[in-house]
Amino acid sequence: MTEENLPKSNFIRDIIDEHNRTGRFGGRVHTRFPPEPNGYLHIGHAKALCIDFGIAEDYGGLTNLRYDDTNPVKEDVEYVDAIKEDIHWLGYDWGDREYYASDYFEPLYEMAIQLIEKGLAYVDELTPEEMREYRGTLTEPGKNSPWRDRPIEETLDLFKRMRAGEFPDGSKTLRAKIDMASPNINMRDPVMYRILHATHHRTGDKWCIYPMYDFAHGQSDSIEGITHSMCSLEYENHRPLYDWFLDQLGIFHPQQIEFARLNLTHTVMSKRKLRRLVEEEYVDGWTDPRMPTLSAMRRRGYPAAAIREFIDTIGVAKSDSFVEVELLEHIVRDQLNQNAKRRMAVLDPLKVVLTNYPEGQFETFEIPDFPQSPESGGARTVPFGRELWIEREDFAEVPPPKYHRLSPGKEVRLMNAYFITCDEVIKDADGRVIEIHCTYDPDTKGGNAVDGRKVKGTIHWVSAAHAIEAEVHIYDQMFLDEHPEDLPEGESFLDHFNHNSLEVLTGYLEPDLANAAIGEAYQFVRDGYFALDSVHSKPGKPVFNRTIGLVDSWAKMQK
RNA sequence: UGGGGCAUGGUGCAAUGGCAGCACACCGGACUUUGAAUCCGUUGAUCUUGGUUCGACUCCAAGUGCCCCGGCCA
Repeated sequence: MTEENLPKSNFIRDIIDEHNRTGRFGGRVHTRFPPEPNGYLHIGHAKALCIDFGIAEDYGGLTNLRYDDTNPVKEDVEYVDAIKEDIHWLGYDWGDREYYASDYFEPLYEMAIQLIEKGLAYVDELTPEEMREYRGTLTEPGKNSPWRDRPIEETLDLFKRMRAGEFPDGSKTLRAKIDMASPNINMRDPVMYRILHATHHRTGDKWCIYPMYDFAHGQSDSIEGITHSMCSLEYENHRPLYDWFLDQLGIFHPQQIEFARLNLTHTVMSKRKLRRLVEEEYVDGWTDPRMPTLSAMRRRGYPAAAIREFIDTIGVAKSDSFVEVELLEHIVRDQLNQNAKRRMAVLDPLKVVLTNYPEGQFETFEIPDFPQSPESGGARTVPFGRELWIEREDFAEVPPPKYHRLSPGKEVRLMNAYFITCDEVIKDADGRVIEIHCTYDPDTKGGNAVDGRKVKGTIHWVSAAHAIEAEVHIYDQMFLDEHPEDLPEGESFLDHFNHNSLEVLTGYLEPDLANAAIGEAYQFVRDGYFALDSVHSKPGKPVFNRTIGLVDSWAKMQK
């Protein structure tokens, strides 16, 4: 194993190494990935995913997929399959260990009974408002509910009748009897069960009481024999409760470990905000290529390996942090540069006529998919003729300093074809350049001059007679602000949505692109990386998404 | 009666009492049939103040700043 393949050191691995040293789990490492099926997975979940699956893999352990489905009013099957697809796309697999917290409703209920019998839980009848008042504040202790000391038998009876559906929603709860004066508010007699007459996506109408997260998660971990239960920082305050239930029940006790969740600049990561962007139609659904969801990134053309590499690169720690989206983009470009076949496409066309090229004559060039390493094999045939499209910005009537492209009297190379010299500029009545007339040099076929002369500029082109048209989507950040959630009082992140984040163009593409396949990456030379849109493309009517533009140092130079 | 966390270049992460390092970003330069890629180089950090120690990013103390917690959400 080389230096760079060594897993990065981090505090989670330190903890696991320590456990292995002391033998706490007998050297076993078993994790779980616990999504709630109430939305699509985003890049933040990818971090959790890579930590849960990645660490287990490194230590020769296993990872379970476990849906955290304890709240039927928020969750839906719709999301279950999307989540699985995204995990598989990232390259992780849970084998046959696909579980649901709802699988454990029966054992969880039995555990609740045990705690009641030990005098550690009681049925409360406070209203939600009363419960809030009784809870106290951050700086003042709470006070005991009047139902706190009701007889065990009575609680037992009531709890069974809660399950039997005798009481309306919200009328009663089962609470753990811990300490209403605890400085940790999570320990002030937390609710274990609430009454919810709602249909659950898996258990249907079998239950009308549902366990809270705190009562379900640790025990689910325990039941599955999870050794290390990783979660985000906000659960740190819940760990004493996680531990308390396990200890009182006397069952296998996993270790909860908290780490900082991922924040990315120029986007939002909360499901609530993403949902608003979808529901208020700022974007084209959860998979809109501007979204930070995994399905959006897949649709946009981000390689799964780039996301894993990204997560690996940012590391994991306990300090709140914001990763610059530029790092993600760098890694995406880096991988695409290695894997994307090169093609030519003109997105803002300007007509070029080669006046000394015979009318009606055509020829073809064999151009490698990877000009930098033609030995890798692939190539395609590209037609060439008298009339061509070039990029409008590759011509300047009055060239700025250091401009290496086409301008009157100047010679440039048409990539892999010929040198051409601009002789004449044709304009319309408004003075807009509509066509330029050039002559080509037959002694430069393939792009090299027999006399050895050099040109500074190389531009790409497409034969006008053979070009295929395609809709091309160019994206920008959804938010121009680095931190769109960091706003002055009274402003909504929606006010800062970048309405220019999608630009729709008609591109003229070299004909081989008619064979483009969904999931395949292409570089449109000198512009960026592109992928066929899986939602809007139709046979014969391709739609391309620009995954990411090439680094543009010319644009930077001009600033 | 408050509790729990966190603090290393612009950003993210390492260094676990012994030369503060890596990546991105930035800024220069070379090369180029992609103004891409590649290559070379520059700038730049241990929150503050004390203490322990031959030696402190690391240990101790006191401060400061930021994050989380008062759902019958997860």
